[in-house]
Amino acid sequence: MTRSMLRVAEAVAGDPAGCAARTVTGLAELTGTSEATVVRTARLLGYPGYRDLRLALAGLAAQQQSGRAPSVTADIAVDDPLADVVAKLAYDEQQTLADTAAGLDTIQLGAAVTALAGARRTDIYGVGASGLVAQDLAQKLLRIGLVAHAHSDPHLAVTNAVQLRSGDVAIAITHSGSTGDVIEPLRVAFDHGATTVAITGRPDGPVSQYADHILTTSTARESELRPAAMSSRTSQLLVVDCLFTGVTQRTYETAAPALAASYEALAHRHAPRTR
Amino acid sequence: MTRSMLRVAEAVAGDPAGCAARTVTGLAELTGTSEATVVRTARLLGYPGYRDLRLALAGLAAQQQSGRAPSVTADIAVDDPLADVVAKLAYDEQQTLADTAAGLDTIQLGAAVTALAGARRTDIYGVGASGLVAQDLAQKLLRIGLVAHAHSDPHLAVTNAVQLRSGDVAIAITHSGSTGDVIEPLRVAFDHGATTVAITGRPDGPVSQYADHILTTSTARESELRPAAMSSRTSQLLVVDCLFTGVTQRTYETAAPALAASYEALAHRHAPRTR
DNA sequence: GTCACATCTGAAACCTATTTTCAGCCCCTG
DNA sequence: CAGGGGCTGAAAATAGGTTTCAGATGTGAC
Repeated sequence: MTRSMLRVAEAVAGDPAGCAARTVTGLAELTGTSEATVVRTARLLGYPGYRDLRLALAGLAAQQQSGRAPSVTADIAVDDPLADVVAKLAYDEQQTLADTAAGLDTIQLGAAVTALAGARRTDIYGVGASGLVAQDLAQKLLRIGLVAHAHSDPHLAVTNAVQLRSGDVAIAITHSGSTGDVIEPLRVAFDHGATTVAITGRPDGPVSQYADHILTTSTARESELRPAAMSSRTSQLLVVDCLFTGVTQRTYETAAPALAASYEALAHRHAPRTR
Repeated sequence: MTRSMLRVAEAVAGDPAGCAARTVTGLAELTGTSEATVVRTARLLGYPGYRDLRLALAGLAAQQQSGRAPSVTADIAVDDPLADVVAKLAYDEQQTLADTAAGLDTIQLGAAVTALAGARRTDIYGVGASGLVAQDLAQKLLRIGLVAHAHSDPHLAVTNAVQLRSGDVAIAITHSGSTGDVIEPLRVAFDHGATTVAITGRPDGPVSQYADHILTTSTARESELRPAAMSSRTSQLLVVDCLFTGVTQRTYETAAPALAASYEALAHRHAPRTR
């Protein structure tokens, strides 16, 4: 690529939307080159001519636009109208999901799924907001016929952890990676030979010392009106769903009938619809 | 809009991407009209000419493209590799969030927020997966200094509901809208004069009879490996977050110090980081 | 039924934007 | 520093978009 073509390419890369709004002549003037050079650059970039590059550019610009819906990325303010709050929260959680999915190590996930699928029993530790995630995972695993317990009480968690042995699984869920109340039972489980998994936003935190497999959740920015607990919960739940779905796939023969049975059992607890 | 212009407009609406790839003459031929008509249609649609319409069309096409990432929309199969499972689950939950945000009635939400902000006490009912969402909301409200309790035990829920009176708030969370165990306490609360809120995926279900305000969650498609509980939970949690954030805004004077205090109180429960 | 009017429509002229050509220039090499 | 290869932009050529205008079509009144 030559010097003047580089100038054009830079302009295009730097401001796709702006370039899409210009004609060949306009872009030539902007970059201080000629129409011919602009066309040549377009060819080099893999388009039949400038016209097509421009169309592609317009598409790119539109995508970027939609990516950052106006002001949605901004922090939530105390005086935001409710409609904005809804939009911003939804956008933020979507972002958290995307980050988590992108950052999740499928090797570690696969190892955790394998351990869970073959476990005699599974203990899950989590306190506070993470305690609810732990319960969610336990509920799901129970539904597919596994033996799983969520512990929010650190004392009971430890007393149960000593019962674990090789082949069992212990899962600690902590956003900070340094919640003593869940690290302690995980350590005990680890020492007793159980396979240990940590779901944490800080893979470099103390919890990882005792974790055979580490599943990383995203640590999105937080603020006063957007507590870390909110996005970490979203992130943790996605990991939990992935674990659950993975285990269901792995143990499909037994999981499918178990799921059907639990669905069946709940059916009569729903009152008939009014309309 | 005249007949031949309508033909052009339909072609554009029906296949934006295809039209973006055509020239005026091409589109005129495709629609069996003339260049002049195509240009006139473009003007009518609010563009200075066909050139600009075409650029806009290219943008639109690109957005649609990105919207449906290849195969991610497909159902999760038993033999999907884990990486696909992660992508599909994340995509699906993102979709659920978007749907929920789009379908949430901010008027109803505002009314619920107002009721919560001024409530003497708040009871929240939910069983099963929704029980965890109820607890999540209760945890959040407690953090900003409100009096909130989540009830998963239907008997205790009812016995507590009779204590409610005008100015108090009762919230029922049920995806199906017909879970007797949460409808009953909501009915009792309703009869005792409390302000009642339903968070449900079936606003036409029985639960709505006793709800002053109805917040609708999205009812995304489900399948064997993608239980309804998964997306309904995501949807419910977004609503909960919106409620929480709304109440925090509304009671900022008292909520902010309360949040800070609860953050402070937890700080010493985290062990020092290893690295 | 038919005439007058308004409106729509497309062929062709016109103009703008893009592409191609080509001569000059720069820079590298021997 | 002379020769040559490749880069560059002015200008011609062309493709694509826009405007004009005359004919077609439909509509309502008489």
